Amino acid sequence: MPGIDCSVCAVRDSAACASLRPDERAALARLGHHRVYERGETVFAAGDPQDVCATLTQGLLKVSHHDEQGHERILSLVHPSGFVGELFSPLIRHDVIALARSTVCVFAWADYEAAIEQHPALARALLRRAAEDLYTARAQIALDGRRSAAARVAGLLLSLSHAASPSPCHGAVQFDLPVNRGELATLLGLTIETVSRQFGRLERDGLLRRHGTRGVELLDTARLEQLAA
Amino acid sequence: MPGIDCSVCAVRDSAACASLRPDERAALARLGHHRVYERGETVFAAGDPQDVCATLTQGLLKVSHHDEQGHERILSLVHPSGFVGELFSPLIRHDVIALARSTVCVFAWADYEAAIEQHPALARALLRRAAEDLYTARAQIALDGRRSAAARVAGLLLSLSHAASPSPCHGAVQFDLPVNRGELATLLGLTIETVSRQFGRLERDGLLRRHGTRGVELLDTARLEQLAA
DNA sequence: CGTATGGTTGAGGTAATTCAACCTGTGTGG
DNA sequence: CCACACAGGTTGAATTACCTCAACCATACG
Repeated sequence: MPGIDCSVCAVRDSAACASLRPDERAALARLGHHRVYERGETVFAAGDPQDVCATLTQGLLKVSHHDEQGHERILSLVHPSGFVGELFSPLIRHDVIALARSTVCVFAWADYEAAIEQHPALARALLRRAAEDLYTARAQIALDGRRSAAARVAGLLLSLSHAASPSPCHGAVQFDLPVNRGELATLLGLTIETVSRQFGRLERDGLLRRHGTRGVELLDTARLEQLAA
Repeated sequence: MPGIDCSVCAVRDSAACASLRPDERAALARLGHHRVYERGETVFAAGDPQDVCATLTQGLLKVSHHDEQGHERILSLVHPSGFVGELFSPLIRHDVIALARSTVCVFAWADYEAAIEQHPALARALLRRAAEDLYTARAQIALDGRRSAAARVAGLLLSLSHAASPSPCHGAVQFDLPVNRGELATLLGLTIETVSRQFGRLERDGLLRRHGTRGVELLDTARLEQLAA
């Protein structure tokens, strides 16, 4: 059942397609369709031909890489209004997997590409998004190199706190981690045990309070930022 | 002395502006100018207002981040035909510094932005480049996490070998490293000593031969790739 | 009640860092 | 021409931090 009703879309003002005029968007919407993925389901698999792309409207996705030994590394989290899909490569390069029940707005790449050609504003919106993703990826690189486990965990907590907050300028004080310990570990390039120990340490040092396994409350963001430096 | 002669430009077929028609490009060229930076000179500094952007025509740049302790992390190398400049942020986010004598083709961001608006092909070319940069950054993240020093050094050698080769499909066997040991270290998130030891080990194991401090000859790319896995 | 999944905690091993000394080539000044 | 300083690079010994392996705990679910 193709066709999408944008008027009820949660990300209608923030996704790339928000750059289109209502009638232009409506025309694009007729070419797309919604799809729901349960936690753990694969949205795109590395190596597949690149023939679709999508905007995430609800939920959470991960972009991840599996090395030859089967170890996974999460390269990026995709939040609602994020765009997924290879832009110019014939093959999908990384797996995209749902971390929570997620709804995506899917388009055939050919249709989307035509829309990009036809609507320069859409190309610019995607460019803006790609630039933002690039910045995020580089922030991750900066977080990774020569940094202690404590710094990485602190940095990730702060970034998740911002992602969990509705406001762009300050992060949420109390929120639920969107992922389990194992996923935190592959996101940080650490082991589950190390992450767990760091959480214990942060709680013991009074920077953090845990509410169950997923809930966290940041008690001293200043010191967290100092740690993450 | 503004104005650039694109007909003698080394990257006229590969840079983003190659997507423009000759007359369109000529119009853009009249708004830009060349600038040469010596090794160590800063092209853009983090925190500066974002008012210019540039295409690298010759040489090598690094994009790097300095943390509070002054430790540097190289986030990316920029090779000729690469584009540098913040696309949509009012502030420059990372330092851009010349690693070798470099020539860049500089534009006021306002002029370039106008060109993007006017020429959709330019926006698409930049989008393509941003997507490529994003992929490179994510490859770096994949290389970083939970990987041994040997794997990182091997991975970097292979990637530098490809960058040094004129052909896109296979890397150079013998080439000069574009950076010194310290820069290799900050590129990899390791210490100078560790990088040095890894080079020694690779040579001892017959994967590599060193010619002076910068020259390297890859003797067994298959095993290097295996190491980097 | 038993099992599975996710999480925490502990002991021991290992790889990279730190600190330090030493080497090598280059340029400078006596 | 030699002495010297200096920067970049290598090598060694000791330390540290994370990983590995293993046991144990908590919660959810059939």
